[in-house]
Amino acid sequence: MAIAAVRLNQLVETKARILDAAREAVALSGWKDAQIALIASRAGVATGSVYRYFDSKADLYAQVLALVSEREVAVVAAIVEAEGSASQCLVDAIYTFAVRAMRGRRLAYALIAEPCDPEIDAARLKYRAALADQIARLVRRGIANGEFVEIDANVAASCVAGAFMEALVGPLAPEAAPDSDAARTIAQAIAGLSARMLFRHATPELTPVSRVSA
Amino acid sequence: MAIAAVRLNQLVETKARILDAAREAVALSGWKDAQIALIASRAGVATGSVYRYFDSKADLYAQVLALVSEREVAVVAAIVEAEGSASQCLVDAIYTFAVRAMRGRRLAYALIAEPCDPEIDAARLKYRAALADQIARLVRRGIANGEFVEIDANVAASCVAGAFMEALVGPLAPEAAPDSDAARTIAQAIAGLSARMLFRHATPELTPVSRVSA
DNA sequence: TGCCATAGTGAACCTTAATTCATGAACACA
DNA sequence: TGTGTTCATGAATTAAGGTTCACTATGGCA
Repeated sequence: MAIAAVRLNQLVETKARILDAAREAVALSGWKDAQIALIASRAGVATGSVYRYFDSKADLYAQVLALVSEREVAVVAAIVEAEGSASQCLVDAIYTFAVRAMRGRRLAYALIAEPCDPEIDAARLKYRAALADQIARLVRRGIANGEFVEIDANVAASCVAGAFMEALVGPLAPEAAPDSDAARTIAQAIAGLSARMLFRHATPELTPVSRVSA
Repeated sequence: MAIAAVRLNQLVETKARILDAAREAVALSGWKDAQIALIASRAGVATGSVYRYFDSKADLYAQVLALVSEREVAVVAAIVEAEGSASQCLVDAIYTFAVRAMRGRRLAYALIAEPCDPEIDAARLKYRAALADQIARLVRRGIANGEFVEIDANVAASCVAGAFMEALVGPLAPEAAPDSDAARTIAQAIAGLSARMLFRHATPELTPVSRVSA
């Protein structure tokens, strides 16, 4: 049993190493480096070994995407759950998401907008949906307590999610200059605008609070 | 000369037939039918003939995308140029865009959201940018005359464009039920929400006016 | 009618990676 | 140390379409 556990650990580690190598490759130069042979060599294993851990290329990258996305969704979820007005939470969630994206620009760009194979793209849709789900919860809360206009929460959530994601595409694109001051300004603008969509009353400008973590 | 003209016509017609076949194939079942051999047979020409008219598969589909997109961008541009308050024009532009998309659901889905080859996806970005440009013009007008909050017009335009496009993805998806009443309702909600982002003053509900044409 | 330029043909060819699999190495266990 | 099981290897195979090209068909023209 103890021995079996050691072996198991090895397996888990190797799998993690492959996932990591794949994530790094994407973070470094996008989907064009998303090739099994390359990732295998970066992970220090043979090409064929990748297939001991993943069913297919699509499976591998779906897992990479899930790994990274789940963290982002969790960050947003935590802010959604936090205390405070729905308006403030919404602004904070978007601002935080945007700031985090700007930090890991290249990877964020790949996850959000970079052209990629259809199979990966399909996995991306799930991530967007999960994010929209979190926003929808917040929208419901805001509607319930009268802060937000009464509107279909799912439609509203996709509008909000679409707004800030699309606005991020430009600043995240590899050809854009990575200026972290400008990044905060843009993030602030995006958060303010996206949230305004829902406010019932003309709201005093909310200052976004960064809840960047991890 | 007259003869050369006749021949030229043939060429133009054949090219149009190929473009048409490609568009139809996509409108019918999305990018999975975007295969040269299939499109050629639908157009009634041999596979090789496609290459007399287009440099490559990517070129062909980029032209298909441009063909369809330019019409949509033109429709939006016309509304942007129209008389009336910037707020009303914005609502109308979005509503009209949404209604038109709902009509040609399958094609719209393919153009906006369906996973596809990276090369096609890249062409899609241009379309989005062109649409955002039109919105940006309207945003500037609204800012100039005090209707809209003062904000970077390009950021605002991408927020707006992102909002209504993302909100359309769900309703356009092939698995969604195509109910044209519901479609109008959703389009209205999307237009209202997307536009509210910019309004400086709490605005009385604007009723979107369909300016669907052609 | 014979000729030429141009458009059309579609089977064969390529390219590019993903995927497989026969073989070898490592290791727990008796 | 012998043995069986599992994991690792990476060259060879496959697959799927895009692309090419040697050949044919067409139609205007003298």
